[in-house]
Parts: sequence; C-alpha cells; structure tokens
Amino acid sequence: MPLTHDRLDFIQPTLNGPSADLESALSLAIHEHRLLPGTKLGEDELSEIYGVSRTVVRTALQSLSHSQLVDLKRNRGAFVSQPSVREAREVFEARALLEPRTANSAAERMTDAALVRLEAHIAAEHDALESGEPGKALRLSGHFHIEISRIADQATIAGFIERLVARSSLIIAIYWRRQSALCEKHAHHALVDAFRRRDGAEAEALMKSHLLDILTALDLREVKATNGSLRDILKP
Amino acid sequence: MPLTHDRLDFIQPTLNGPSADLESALSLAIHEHRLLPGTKLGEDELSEIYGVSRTVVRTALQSLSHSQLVDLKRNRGAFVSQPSVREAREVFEARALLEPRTANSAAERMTDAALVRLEAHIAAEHDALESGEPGKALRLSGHFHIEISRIADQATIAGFIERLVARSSLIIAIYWRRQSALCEKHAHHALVDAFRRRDGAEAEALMKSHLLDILTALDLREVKATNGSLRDILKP
DNA sequence: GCGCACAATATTGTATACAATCTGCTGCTT
DNA sequence: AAGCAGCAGATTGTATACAATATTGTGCGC
Repeated sequence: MPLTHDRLDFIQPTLNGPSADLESALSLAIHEHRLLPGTKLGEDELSEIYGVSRTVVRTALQSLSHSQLVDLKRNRGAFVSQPSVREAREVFEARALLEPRTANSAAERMTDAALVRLEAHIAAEHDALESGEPGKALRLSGHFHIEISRIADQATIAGFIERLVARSSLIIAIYWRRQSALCEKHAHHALVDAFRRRDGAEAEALMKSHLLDILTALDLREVKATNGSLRDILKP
Repeated sequence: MPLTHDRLDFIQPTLNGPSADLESALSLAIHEHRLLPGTKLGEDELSEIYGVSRTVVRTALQSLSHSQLVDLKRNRGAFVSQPSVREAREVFEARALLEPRTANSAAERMTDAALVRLEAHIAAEHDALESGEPGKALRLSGHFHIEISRIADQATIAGFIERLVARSSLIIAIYWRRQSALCEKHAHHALVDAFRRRDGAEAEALMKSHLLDILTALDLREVKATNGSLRDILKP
C-alpha cells in the first residue's frame, strides 16, 4: 500500500551528498511558495542555516539555476526566479503541446498500481488542503502532472514536463489572481477516471482543458508587486 | 553580412567567468566528436590543461552534467555521457514531436535576415566538410536545428530542442553506422527553400522526414564498442 | 597458481582562506 | 542642494588544503 506522498517523494535521502539535500530543501520551499520569486538566497546565510560550507551551498544553487528555479547573477548572488509574462505564456504553450499527448500515452500504459498511486496522490492533495497547508497542496498538484508523465514512460519528455511544472509553480506564485480558487481537485479526479477507463482520447482532452483552465486563471500582466530583488525590472 | 558561423557562435567570450569558457570548450569538443562517449574527464587533468583550479573545472562539469553531456558519478568522476538505445529512441521521438511544429512556426515568422543567417550556416557546413573537418560540420548541422528553433521565437521550446540536439550528437557518436553517409546538406537546403517561400506546412513535413532519415540511419543496437567507462554496461 | 584481505595510491568531496567585484555611504566640489 | 569621487563594508569568485572514498597493487594463506 503506497504511502501518502510526502516530502520523501521529492527528497531522496543523502545518497548524492549534502548538496542534493540542500537542493531538495530549497526546491521544496520554492514549490510550496514559502520562498517567493525575487527572494535573495545569500550563500553565507544558507551555509549557516543548514550547517554546511559555502561550497555545498554553491553546488546546490548552481543546480537549482540549471532547473531554472533560481536565477544566478554573476557577482550579485542567487535569487528565486521571476518568470516574465512572456515566459509564462511560453511555459503553458509548451505544456499544452506536451502534456495532453503524454496523458494519452499514460492512459494506454496505465497499470492498476499506477492508478492506486494517482488516487493516493489526489487524496494527499485533499488532506493538505484540509489541514491548512495550501503550499503543500500546490506542490502536490504539480507533482501529479509529473507522476502522469512518468507513467507515460518517456523519461525524456517527463524531464521536460518536470521543468515546466517547476517553472509553473513560480508563475503561479507571481501571477495567480486571488479571487479564482485553485480547484484542481475536480480536474485531477476526472483525469484519473479517464485513466481508469484507459480512455486515452478523453484523458488528452481533459488535460488540454485543464491546462487552459490554469492559464486563464492567471493574471498575466507585468510586475505583480515584486518583492526582494528590485532594480531589475527598471533597468533596460 | 553575417560571419561564417565559427566557434564564436558557441562561445560567448568571458562574461560569465572561466568556468563558462571551459564548459564551452568541452561542449565544443564533445559536439565535434573529439571527446567520445565514455571518456573520463578527470578534474586534475582538466585543471592542468586549461590552467585553472579544480573549482572552476568542477563548476563546468556540473553544468555539463545538467545539460546531459557528461555523466557525473559520485566519488567516481565525470564521463562523457553514453545514451542508451532506449534513450536514443526517446530523444528522436521527442524531436519528432517538437521540431516539425517548431519549423512551421519558424516559417511563419521568417525574416530576410534570418534567411541569410540560415544560408550562411549551410555554407559553413559545406565548407567544413570540404576542408576535411567532419566534426565541425556535424556540430554545425546540429546547430542549424537550434537556429531554426530560435527563429520560431519560443525560447522555452528552443531550450528543449537545444538539449535534444546535444544529446543527439552523443547518440550519433555511438550509433552512427559508417556506411550511410551523413548527407544533411540536401535536407537542410530543402528546408531553407520552404522557409524562403514561407511555406509552413512544407517545412513541417520536411523536418519530420529529415528527422526520420537521421533515425533510420542509426544502428540502434546495444553497445557499439564502448571505449573508456566499462563495467557500467556489464553490471546489471 | 588462485583468491582474498589489506595497504598504498589516486581521485573526488568538503571546508577554509584569500582575491575580485559590487553596493552604499561619506564628504567634497560646484 | 545636487552630483560625483572615492573609500568602507559586504558578498561573491577562485584557489588551495585537508578529509573521505574508490581503485589499484601487494602479499599472505590455501
């Protein structure tokens, strides 16, 4: 029986060294919107907090910058990324291109075990919402998409989707409009239903409209109250 | 009048520090098949060759590992990646998914300046072949695809394609069968012709068959004379 | 002679020290 | 008072030293 998807799903404990742990911790915080776009991530600061040397902090930050979660500016430091409106649109265009087809493939290759995993995943999302952890719920709902892409069994494309989901989390942090409630629960449930019926076409359509729903719930106008970084939005 | 595309097109001189330079140099060598998959990249070795400290070597290697050009094994070292047959198929499936549509977009947004760039690019490929630099020609022909994706003006997808092209270079290094000549010249020329006519549908079709041509010219069977790494192909 | 254990060597991982660069302030000049 | 020069502080970039780990070589026992 699968565990509820907790942080263990994100963090693979110390096998790749301390820097991977720190990277996971920061990634988690960003995905849960505890670290907001624009926040500066000082090296000394982090090295003190986590009790490691700047060397490993540096490694982790570089890694995060490659996955586009943080922006590394030479001689200036590391900042949580702030995708522009343009990038936001591009990310969701790319997702609309990749994910529906991937959902279709996933439906074809769906196994009972995978179905159970997805259902447990949705349950965990629900629990997180109930227990007043919206950040965790948001992270899980993003991870739901990653889980699907993995079931589709195309590691390369799954990797791209993982990047896109990560970037989407930042986009949501910046451009989400408060009034529209984040009710992915229904959409995810409908997807699982389609998967259960191995209905690829339906899953594809559902995923497509689901992504569109998210996109239209965004308020894609420049600079929503940037905290932290400053000056970068005024420069050119 | 655009310069012939030389290494300057790959290397943006020291603005991001020595590690970016080293990364570019290694990336270039890998793309030109002077460094073959499986080759070990020792840190001391590189630091001596390029006259920099291991710190910057390390940074460069990490960067390359994130773009999947090198494989970083904890406590073992860095090796030029060796994509498996399965990965090879996935990469070309992903390319078949992304690039034809991207070529279509590129045709729509094609400008005269961009056309000139592409033509110069093909000329450079030709020159490289003529002057007995097949590695350089191969690298350029890969970069041709990246150039197109940039013209399509979708940075996110262009980034994905760049990764795929890089990985394709490794795949070709491993699985290319000698007998089939690499005659991309004709395909690239046909693509430019379609672009010149702003014929998106034609460009899309051409790109699709072009990718298929490359894929079918590969000999996708496990382990073609792996040099270097060993043991990893015998382990499980 | 073969196989295993242990030591020697080499290579990577981490921490720390020093250098380079940027930021922000002070105080002078106009 | 506004603006610029230059200095002080802080932060990042780089190099080096040390620790941990894996690989290789040697010798002992069988």
